[in-house]
Amino acid sequence: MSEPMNEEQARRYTITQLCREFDVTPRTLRFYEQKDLLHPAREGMNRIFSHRDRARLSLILRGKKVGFSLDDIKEMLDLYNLKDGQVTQLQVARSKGLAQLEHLKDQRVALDEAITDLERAIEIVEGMLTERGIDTEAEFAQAESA
Amino acid sequence: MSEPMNEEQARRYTITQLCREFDVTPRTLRFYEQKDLLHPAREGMNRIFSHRDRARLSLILRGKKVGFSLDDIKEMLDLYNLKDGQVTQLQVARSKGLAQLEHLKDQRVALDEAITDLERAIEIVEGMLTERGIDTEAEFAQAESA
DNA sequence: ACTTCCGTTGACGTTAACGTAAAGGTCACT
DNA sequence: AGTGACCTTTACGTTAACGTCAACGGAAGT
Repeated sequence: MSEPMNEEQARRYTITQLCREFDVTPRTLRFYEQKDLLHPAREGMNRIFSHRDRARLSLILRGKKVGFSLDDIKEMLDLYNLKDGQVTQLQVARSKGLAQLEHLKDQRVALDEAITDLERAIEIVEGMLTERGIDTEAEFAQAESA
Repeated sequence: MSEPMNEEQARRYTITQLCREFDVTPRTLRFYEQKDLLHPAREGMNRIFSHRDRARLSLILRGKKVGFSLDDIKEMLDLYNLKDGQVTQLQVARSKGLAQLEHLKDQRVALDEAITDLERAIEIVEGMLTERGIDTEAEFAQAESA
């Protein structure tokens, strides 16, 4: 039992390793540390990211993808650590998630509106152009595969 | 012919009038002027917005609604003034519109992805909560009209 | 005269999530 | 030594579209 640690669990990552894996820049990871979202250890001067850091980073990036702010993400991650039976964390995550979901759906409505508005505007413009004897053919290869 | 101007055409607007009509702040109109998007005349110290200014403002706000930047809008508006038969303006507007449309559609794809991701995440969280004996009933009046 | 309303011109502040130097340390080659 | 790769900290810069003072002017009402 002199080497008890699970190799997966004890895995260490340098900053560039994580950067490559998640396609972010070192600046980003340092920024997240500064924002208290990550807490890498040090070995000499250098940061050593643990398996947990890696998992947290994954969560951070997923959170960003669905539009959470870093502050929101931090709040949820912090609660995760407190482990008061984890119920509080889950409830907060749920309520934040629902709020964000509503937000996203509102955005989608606005976006759809914008799209149809823009489509109509383009049609009008194209109408004005053809009226002036100018053709408006889209010459993209739209799906001319086979 | 001493009062030849069409009353509609010659209509003048003070800054707060336009602000009320379009629900923007004075700061916004001054900002647009500074950005060369509007060109109100002066009467003493005060700005006098013409019918044309009003029309331009309307176009600016519509442009914003579909996600154009003020710089883009300025470019299109400027071309409108040059009137080289208006063909150039229309072509530029069309191409910008198509580009923006593509952009919006990309956004919509990303947004839909985010929404489904978030929905699944919430389901997972809710599953974990009910597993712990906590109910997650949404107590909104969802559509309880009749 | 005093206040209130409407208007003016600067000019710095805000927000988020990093980007981008600047200046340097360590280690391995060569 | 020198070169290069990788790492560090500190700290100012970026972007968009205004917000928010500060300090002031002119007209109207009381």
